[in-house]
Amino acid sequence: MEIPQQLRDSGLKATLPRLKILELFQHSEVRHLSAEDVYRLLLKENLDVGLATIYRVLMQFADAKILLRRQFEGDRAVFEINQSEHHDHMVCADCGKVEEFFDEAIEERQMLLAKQHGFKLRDHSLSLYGLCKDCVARDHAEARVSRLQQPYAGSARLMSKLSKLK
Amino acid sequence: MEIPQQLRDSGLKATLPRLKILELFQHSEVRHLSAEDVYRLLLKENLDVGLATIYRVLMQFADAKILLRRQFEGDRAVFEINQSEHHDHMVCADCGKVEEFFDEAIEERQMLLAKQHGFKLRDHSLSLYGLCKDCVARDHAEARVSRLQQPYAGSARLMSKLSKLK
DNA sequence: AACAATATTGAGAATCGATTGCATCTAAGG
DNA sequence: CCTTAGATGCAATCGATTCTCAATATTGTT
Repeated sequence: MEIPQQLRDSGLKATLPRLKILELFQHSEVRHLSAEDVYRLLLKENLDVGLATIYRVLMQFADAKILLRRQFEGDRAVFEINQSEHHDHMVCADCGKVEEFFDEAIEERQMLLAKQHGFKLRDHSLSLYGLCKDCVARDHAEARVSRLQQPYAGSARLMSKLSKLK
Repeated sequence: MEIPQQLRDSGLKATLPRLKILELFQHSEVRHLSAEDVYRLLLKENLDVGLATIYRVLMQFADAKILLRRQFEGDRAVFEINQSEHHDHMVCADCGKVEEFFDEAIEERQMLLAKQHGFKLRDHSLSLYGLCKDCVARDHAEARVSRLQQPYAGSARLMSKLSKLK
């Protein structure tokens, strides 16, 4: 659908900030953007836009189901465009990368559990936290180097001695 | 285990604020308490304690694994005592009640999915949002009354007419 | 194209939950 | 009791978000 039409359908005027923000989410390499991220990206394009406007527009887009609001572990909120199927997330604690996944079995269990509790399920949020493939590999590589050179262990022992002297 | 011992094992002195806070979590009807909740409950007991202390102590207890820190959908953080088995949560959007559940099948799928993505799983957070049993029942009851009396529908139509006049 | 009605904006102040710096207390081991 | 590392309350501060309001931009209508 054309963007201006998409906005009009939500009762929102097609203003420059709104158009640019939507464009960002449709074309950015990174799928999950915080308000600050959006702010900085728009400044880079020489757009004179206030942070307050970003927050307002993001909220409106989330209300209109154009964007989805996500909040990982006490982090700042991030938004992603709402055009793929429902999914959950794996968040890398090291590099911050967010991977998406979907599992039918989990979805079904959730519905079953809700039913068993007499709970009317509206929404859910499932996030896995840990280290992504790349960061696990990097950690292993570093551990290997460290075992050969042992620069930090030696240094730590030295520091400990020094601190006891003074 | 005795409380003072539990504290000492974590390298924490057995101070009045800490003892009272732990006591609260062990005896309160409500299992999930925010820093503000704790603050108000302690004030009620005529404890002269600063909010900063609450935050500090809660953080220390979470570090020491005495409490668990939870964060539901952009809400303020809440804490619960860490003495039962791992579980996830159902949060009622209406009354705020938090129910706990555990599902082996979901846990296993999570581990499988992580493995498939080369992801080293450290932690996860699963929360179901919706209406609890009681609130569903109440909603139904109110809907029934409303169908009989229809006070709002009529009033809304009147308002609409009036707004077009002036 | 200019208008009027209305929604939207940017800037800064205000708010919210949470954290931190600091001078003052206090628990715990001698 | 006395020392001292650790803990406290208070106030200042933080980062994220929301609010306020005067100025501006969009939209449907002439």
